[in-house]
Amino acid sequence: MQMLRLAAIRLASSFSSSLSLSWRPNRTAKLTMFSSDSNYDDPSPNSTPKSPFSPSEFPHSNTDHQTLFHVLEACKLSSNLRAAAETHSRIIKLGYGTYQSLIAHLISIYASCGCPNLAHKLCNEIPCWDFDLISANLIIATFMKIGAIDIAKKVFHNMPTRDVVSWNSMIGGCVKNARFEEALRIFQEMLSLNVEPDGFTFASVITGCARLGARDHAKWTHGLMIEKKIAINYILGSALIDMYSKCGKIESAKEIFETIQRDDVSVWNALINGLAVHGLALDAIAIFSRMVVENVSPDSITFVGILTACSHCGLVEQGHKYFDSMACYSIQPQLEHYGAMVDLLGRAGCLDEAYSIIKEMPMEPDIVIWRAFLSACRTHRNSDLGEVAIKKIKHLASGDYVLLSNIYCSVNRWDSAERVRDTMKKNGIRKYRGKSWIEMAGAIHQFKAGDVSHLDREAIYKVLEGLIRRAKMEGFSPAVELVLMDVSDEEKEENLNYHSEKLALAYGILKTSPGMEIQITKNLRTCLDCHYWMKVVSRILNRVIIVRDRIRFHRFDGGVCTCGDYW
DNA sequence: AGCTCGCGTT
Repeated sequence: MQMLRLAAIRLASSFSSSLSLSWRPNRTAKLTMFSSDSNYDDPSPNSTPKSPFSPSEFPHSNTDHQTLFHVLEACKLSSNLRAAAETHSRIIKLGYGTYQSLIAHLISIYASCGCPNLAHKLCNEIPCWDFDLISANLIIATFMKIGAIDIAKKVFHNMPTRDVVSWNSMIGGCVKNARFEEALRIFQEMLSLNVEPDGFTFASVITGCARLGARDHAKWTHGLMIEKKIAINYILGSALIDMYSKCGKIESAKEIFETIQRDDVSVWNALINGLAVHGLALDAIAIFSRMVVENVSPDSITFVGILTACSHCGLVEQGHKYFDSMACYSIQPQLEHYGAMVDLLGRAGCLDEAYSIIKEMPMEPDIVIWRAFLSACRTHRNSDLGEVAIKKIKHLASGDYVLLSNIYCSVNRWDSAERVRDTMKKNGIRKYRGKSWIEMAGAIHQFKAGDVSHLDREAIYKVLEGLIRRAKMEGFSPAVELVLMDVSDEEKEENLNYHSEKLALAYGILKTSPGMEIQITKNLRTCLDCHYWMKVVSRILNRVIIVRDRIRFHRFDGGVCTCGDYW
């Protein structure tokens, strides 16, 4: 059987290289017929032969379903959609169409080969949703992977019995789809039904806490993990380090790092990245040196972390040094390393040098690189290069328009800024609303800009108005040039005043006693105006305010921020 | 028999 499996993999692989390229998605309709049609001739009459299996190679009437399973496994390993479709028709022909596990694997292959429609169709063709346990688990994970959360949920809810893998697939799936709170809810439900969580469960839950930046949840989850005596492998170790870093507890992250086994590079990467988001570039560099001493080879992700750390602190020289040193570790710089360099140079104001890197890099720059460059053009008010960048971004998103408009505003090109706004209006693109959230008494409270949906909204706005008044008395003036709206200055100011992080902060102040630290998480970059405001508020209230934005931590204390206004 | 987990550039 092992021989057959290897042969199948070889076969499928050999065809994946030659045939998958000729595969056209518009044959989809034809393909789906296989599930109800016993004809397994070549589905694409235009292309030449083409069955991946010659009659002598593909076992016929004596083929058992286990063999088919191995063939499907090979198709999956080699991403060979063509061979999978062929095998699908064989499955029908041989009368195995009712074998759930085979169908479940087909669904999984279609989904992972970029044919979600086929996966859906096949799923709908199944008369009743009574998959066996393992097939159902596979289907849940498959649909979660392609973002079809509702289908995954439907399968989960229809299961007569569930095991820990079913729960893990749901929790992990929610985290993958950025539904962190839902993941935590499902975890709670799992516990209340006395299903024993395992290491897989905790890896996902920990990631959910990390992404939420939910300190209380994080600590509680870690405690439970210890109580359950879950062994910490390198995956859980790096997840824990990442969780504490992203929850603002870099000291706890370091503590975990010192107490666990450190023979895997990902544990080091997690800490280096953690130090990077805290703006502790020199510490990140120290960890890098230590890993070399301890004989752990850095990988491509290590360098992404080190370059990011340099970028956030403006360490241009060091960044160059580490980028150049990659060759010593036989690591070829990838797109993301060039991206990090463009970001590093761009932030530091070396726009021409950043542009040279883009022009000279051996691969095609992607949208991430152009966005980093565009963002640097905004920071350093260079509309000419900003226009170069914007032309390279094919499908402009809301944030790109905002950046471009801000660039024009910053160099007083009001007409151009207005043109951008008109284009946005014409294309129905709305300014993306920022979101911030704060954890209070174990619950997550989320705010959007100008949000009035919170139960305590009146008290929140009252606190906010009071803070705004006091900040102004301290000489704070709003950065109205940042607002993308053709309205009066007064209205612009209103807009800035109700940015989501300000609402979240007001709620934090409302619900905590004086002197307590307040931590807020935000989905976008924090704006210049909010950053300035947070500094002032930290001074007048004599409080530590921590804001985690999309890329890093800002710790405001006594009127200064740990980022040193460089971010 | 098969199914579930982490760290990365804007």
